[in-house]
Amino acid sequence: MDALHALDHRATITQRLAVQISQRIFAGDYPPGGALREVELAAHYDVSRHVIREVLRTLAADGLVDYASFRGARVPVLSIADARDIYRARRLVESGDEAMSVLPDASLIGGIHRKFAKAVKAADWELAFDLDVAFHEAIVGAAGSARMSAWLAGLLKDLRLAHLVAPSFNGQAFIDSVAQHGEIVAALEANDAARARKAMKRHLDAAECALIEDMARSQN
Amino acid sequence: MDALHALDHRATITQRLAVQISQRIFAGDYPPGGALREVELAAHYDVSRHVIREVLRTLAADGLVDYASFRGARVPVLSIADARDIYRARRLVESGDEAMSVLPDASLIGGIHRKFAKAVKAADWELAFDLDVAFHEAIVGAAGSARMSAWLAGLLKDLRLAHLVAPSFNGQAFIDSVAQHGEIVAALEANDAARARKAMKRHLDAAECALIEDMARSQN
DNA sequence: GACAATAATATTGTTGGACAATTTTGAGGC
DNA sequence: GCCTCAAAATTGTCCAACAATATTATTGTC
Repeated sequence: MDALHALDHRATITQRLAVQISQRIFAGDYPPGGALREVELAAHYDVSRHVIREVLRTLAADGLVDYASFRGARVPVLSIADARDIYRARRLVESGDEAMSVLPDASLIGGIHRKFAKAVKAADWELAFDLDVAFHEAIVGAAGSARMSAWLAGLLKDLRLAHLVAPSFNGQAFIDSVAQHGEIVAALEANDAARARKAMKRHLDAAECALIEDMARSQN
Repeated sequence: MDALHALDHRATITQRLAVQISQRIFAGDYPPGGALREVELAAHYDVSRHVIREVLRTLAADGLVDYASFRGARVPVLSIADARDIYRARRLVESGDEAMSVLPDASLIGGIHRKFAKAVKAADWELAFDLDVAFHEAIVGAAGSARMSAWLAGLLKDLRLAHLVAPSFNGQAFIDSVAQHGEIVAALEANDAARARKAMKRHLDAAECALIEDMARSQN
């Protein structure tokens, strides 16, 4: 679950820091729009500035920070337009006519779904977010396309950045998601790909709507 | 056309080198499977090792090199499975039911097509490749989705890597492409998105087939 | 001669300090 | 208040060194 723990202890400092800093970005410790200064980070993590620079370059290539020459790195501030773009892309890869052409294993997806429902019931949003990601990645992953999976993973990272600018996240979207995920699981258990696609599309539309409302509220 | 020239002369050494080295990779100067050693590159480009390291990290995040701890960077060797995966993804974003939902400007696409045809006629494969990329990026770009465009750009970069392992590239695929592109342009001029999608799908299928035959031949 | 263990070498990972190039900040002057 | 220009802060790049790891060569043994 926690990528930090999953990382081999023999991993290099740079790798560990890249994971750690990206997690802190997602946690909101480095707020959107805020700058990440090299000397500051180097002092805080007790490493050389070179290491920080390499980490920041990695994060920049992943889209987790914006990088400009002589201006340094800052956490991107995603706009509502970005959120729409993300969901447009998600609909393409998750509910397009190519989606679920290889039907995912219903029991696997169902298992993740049950854990997700439990986390939501316990109001453990941290865990819920991870399981939500796992749910969608497992469905797309069934197609067996490394590039589609990688693209989805990138989109979901972007989505986390978008959620950072939506301050009043109250978990209602997750609560709604439980039922929507349930419909997808039911369709998969019935081996009905078309129905699953439609359920997925409804789910994505609803999630997009909730996010955008949230983001719009934050701009007033 | 040439990204190197497009780069502001005030750009940082690291940025220029990232462009330069990636171009040399695409040109086959650093062959697939070959290692990129830091000291060697640093000496050759007369820069510090740190610069090379940052460049390599950037390229790694872009998928242009594989990176492993203490083992360094090497140019990836794409497999036939990779090629299939790339075209599967391309079909999704270029000829899926979402594709060309915003109809591209036929005159713009047609203009690129004419230049492409001219380059192919002149057997300038270097230029032809760039114009081929421009053709497809312009069509997808019309949708106005930054993430779809970025994904396609990444897929086309991957495709260049795949072509590196297909040694006997003789330009026949480009010659065939001219007619196939022409059909797409014709459909766009007729404002017939469905026809354009079908023509695009046929084009991608043909290009995939040609590439895979080429790659298969190289493995004997 | 083939094979495993070990030593030597090559390569990457990380550090520290230094200085140049550029941007940002701040202080006057109008 | 706005512009100009110096001062400060920040990033870009270099050098030299050493530690950690991987690769290669060299043994020694059967």
